Amino acid sequence: MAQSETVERILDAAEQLFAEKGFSETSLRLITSKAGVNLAAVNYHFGSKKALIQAVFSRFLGPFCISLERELDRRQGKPETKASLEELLEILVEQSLAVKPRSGNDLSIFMRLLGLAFSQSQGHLRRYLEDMYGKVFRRYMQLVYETAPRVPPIELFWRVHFMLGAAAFSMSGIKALRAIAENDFGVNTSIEQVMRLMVPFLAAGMRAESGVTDEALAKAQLKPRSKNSPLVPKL
Amino acid sequence: MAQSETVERILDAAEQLFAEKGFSETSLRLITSKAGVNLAAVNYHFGSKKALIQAVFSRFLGPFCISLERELDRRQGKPETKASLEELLEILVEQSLAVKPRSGNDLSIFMRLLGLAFSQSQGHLRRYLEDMYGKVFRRYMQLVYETAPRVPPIELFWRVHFMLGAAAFSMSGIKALRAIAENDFGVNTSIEQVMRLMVPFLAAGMRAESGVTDEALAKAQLKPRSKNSPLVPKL
DNA sequence: ATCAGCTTGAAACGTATGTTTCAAACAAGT
DNA sequence: ACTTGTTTGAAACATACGTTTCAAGCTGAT
Repeated sequence: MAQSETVERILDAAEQLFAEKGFSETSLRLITSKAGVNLAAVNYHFGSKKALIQAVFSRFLGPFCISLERELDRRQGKPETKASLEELLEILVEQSLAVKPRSGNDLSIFMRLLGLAFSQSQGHLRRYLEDMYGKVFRRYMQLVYETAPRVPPIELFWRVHFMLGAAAFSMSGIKALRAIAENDFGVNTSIEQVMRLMVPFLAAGMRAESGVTDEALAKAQLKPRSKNSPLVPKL
Repeated sequence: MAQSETVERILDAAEQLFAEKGFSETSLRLITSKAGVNLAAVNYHFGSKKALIQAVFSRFLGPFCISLERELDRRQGKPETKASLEELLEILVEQSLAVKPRSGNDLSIFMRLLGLAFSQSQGHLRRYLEDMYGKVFRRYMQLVYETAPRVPPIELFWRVHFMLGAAAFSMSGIKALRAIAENDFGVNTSIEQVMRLMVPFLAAGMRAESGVTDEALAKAQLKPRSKNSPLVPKL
């Protein structure tokens, strides 16, 4: 089918270019010329540039969240042993690696995109990701919270975002960082290895002795709320 | 002097708008109209938009690095006790807080800018920061490395970037994150408190038991190099 | 073979951007 | 008071962008 051929080519080119240069720095003309399709094809097939950005994310995040949710179901079926933080993080690594080995586009491209999704101020993207994948995200986060019951809730809140940052940042610069590491240490660190190196770092940070010194902070508890918390801050 | 008046107004407006929207999403017209100056003033005083971006950073980073370097000199003068990782991180917090209480522009604005500097792909900015402040940065990093001698060098390399990411990410979204935290927990977390919460998290992560399982990685040692390592990856 | 419905191609549109121009306004030294 | 050098103001310039248009091409069912 020639139809999806064009769509795929656009998605492939867009994914790669977005990862390289960011969203607003990548023009539709650059995408279409790299994809070898007509400029109008983007607006024809996707409607707008914003919709194209969202489509790029959905192509990866859709399958990823489905298999993540399935894995969470599987684990929650046997609740005799609660998952440790390390296990929870490992799940993410496994699912990321499992999802798709699409030709040419390795995992690092998508990891960098995920990093960009957090750091570039594309309001529509954040809203879209929140709507589509917020539920799974919060379910996962709840499990993470339960692995560190001794840390005050508000400190856990901040630590979760420290984790997010460490992951998003490393992943978004992963290509260049790997090159530096190879140059400096003479060994190649695969994406998978980097993700696995991250696990003990993050787990130790989450479990660190509380640094809360302020009385008000120490007493703060999670308040019941009417609305869901956003997946990520609206900048 | 009317001259520096205009320059300051442009810098103030630019700093604030860049932090809100990012660099390429902020037009010179928006900056000049917010600053209440003529559009041409930017190109007249700074030469180009790129130069303006760099100037915004230098206004903060210049004083910051000077006082950081002075502090490092002071500590290295009495080498009887090596600084712990926590102490090293505290130095950064102190110096950040010490630098400037410029009216209206609180620390969070600049922290967000620093985060953006890493995540937005402004090649010129990275090169500029590397040239101007790379030396102090590497001196500081050397001290960090020395606080965790038991962790394999390549793992330390990655962990430093996990740290960077946690800091850059949290700081870049700090405003919105603080709002969420206030909404969810009913307590206000000041920037200073967030930075102090970060210290035990990062220190614990850095000191975590090594997660290196791969033989080649474990054996990897820092190679002597002819050229300096870049401050941060060139994306 | 014909026709309807998608899909493509080339061109244009409207808008926004960074930058330049140049005359007017201003400040300061003589 | 006049001149010189610096700073501002309003306008224009050139370019790049996302989007729209519409005729041509294609595909598959009748």
